[in-house]
Amino acid sequence: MLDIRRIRQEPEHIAKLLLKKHVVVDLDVVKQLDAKKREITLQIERLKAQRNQASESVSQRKKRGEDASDLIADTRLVGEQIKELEASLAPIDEELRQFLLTVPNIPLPQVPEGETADDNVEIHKFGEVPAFSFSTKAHWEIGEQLGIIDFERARKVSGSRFNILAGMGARLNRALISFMLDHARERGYQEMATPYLVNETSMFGTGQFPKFVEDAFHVVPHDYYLIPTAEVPLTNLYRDEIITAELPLKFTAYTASFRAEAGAAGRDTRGLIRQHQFDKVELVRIEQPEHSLTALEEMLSDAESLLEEMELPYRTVMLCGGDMGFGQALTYDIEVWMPSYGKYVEISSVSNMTDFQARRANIRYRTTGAKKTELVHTLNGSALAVGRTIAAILENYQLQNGHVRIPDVIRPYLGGTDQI
RNA sequence: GGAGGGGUAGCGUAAUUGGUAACGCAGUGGUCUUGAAAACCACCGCCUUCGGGCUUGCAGGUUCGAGUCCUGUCCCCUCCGCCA
Repeated sequence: MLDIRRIRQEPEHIAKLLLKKHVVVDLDVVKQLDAKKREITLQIERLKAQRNQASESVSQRKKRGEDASDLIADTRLVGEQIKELEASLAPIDEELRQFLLTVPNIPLPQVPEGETADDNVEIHKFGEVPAFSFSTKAHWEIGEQLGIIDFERARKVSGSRFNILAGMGARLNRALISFMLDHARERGYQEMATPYLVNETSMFGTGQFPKFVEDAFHVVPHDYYLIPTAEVPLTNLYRDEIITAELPLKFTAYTASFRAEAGAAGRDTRGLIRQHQFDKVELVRIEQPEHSLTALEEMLSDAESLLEEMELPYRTVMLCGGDMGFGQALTYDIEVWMPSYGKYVEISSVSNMTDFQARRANIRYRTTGAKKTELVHTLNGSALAVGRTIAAILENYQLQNGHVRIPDVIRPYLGGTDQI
């Protein structure tokens, strides 16, 4: 959510900044609703002050044993006026709230102009795109031939966009999770294990709702939502709290993630790239505003170094305004080389959400001795998406004989196994 | 799932028939001190257009006035049942 005070002061300027995301918002509506709201609120507060005073007088008179029926009768009218004004305020307040919840975060000045992923700006590249002396296979072929990924039975058991990992596939999955969690822990992130089902308030807090309701799996009879990312439980940890502990707070968690992939029909239908359920190790940081930019750079390198240690070629791009997500103020995507696609494919996304989520989720901090509370900045990023990492390993490390070499750093997690 | 009990400031506790949220501890700032402790003073839930408004899990209702009465709901505890 954006700061209503800022919208009040400079609606045109903010609307202009949002154009960078290729979003057109009519903030005049907000300004009008806000003005109306404040006008009515002021009236209500005046009447309440009057009523409080009158009630106090009633109390005094009754204590003295005097009659107060005239005052009670008068004050009843004040109460009715308050009730009427409140009734007129409620829809305005609700409309304003609903509207504000749909306004995206403002991109930071360094975000490049552009509309689509083609306009993203490459920051740097790592590693050489592998040159094969034989005809390569896609990861879904490799996985099925090695008997470590079973898409067919996954369709039977669940449906399309699900997968089953078998034997060494399942072990590799677990090994990668352990590798990523250890890596994050060494860099000061506290490991957490969180719920996969969250309530609606949490989904609003991080900005999934209301805009992306159709993308979430809803557990209907109990009204829970399956998390689309561990960002949701991790960032909501401190919802409605004033943090007095020293910042930053750094968390990591492995969770499954669930996405309906509404609107992705026909895209990436083969393989592990786009699934309804996938594993991911997530990083979340809660920062003081003045540190969030350097924190983002740190988090980016936390994620990039995983690929470097596994010696997987990647490139990092800064997303242009039009390709950015709803709540992001600045986002880097890390894209791993995927031979079957013949291009780099997103494997991690690292974002600075500034105070956007903090305002929605009401997460504030107070430094010792300070009187005033301030909104924190929240950041999140994938350590890596695990399924896509498996895909990248299978494809980049495939051998002519159909087997796959295991990256050196992963071998200790597989009891020394060097090849599948 | 059933029955009972409970939710008040970070923690622990108060609040006559409904009368407008109190106290202790912890914490912060200050006085004093070489320094510290102790003692003392102030602050010690949120917002504010600085008038004031809000705040007893949350949302409503009754009332001039609700921690207190009513309805719904969430969470916690105990017991029973079921269960990995």
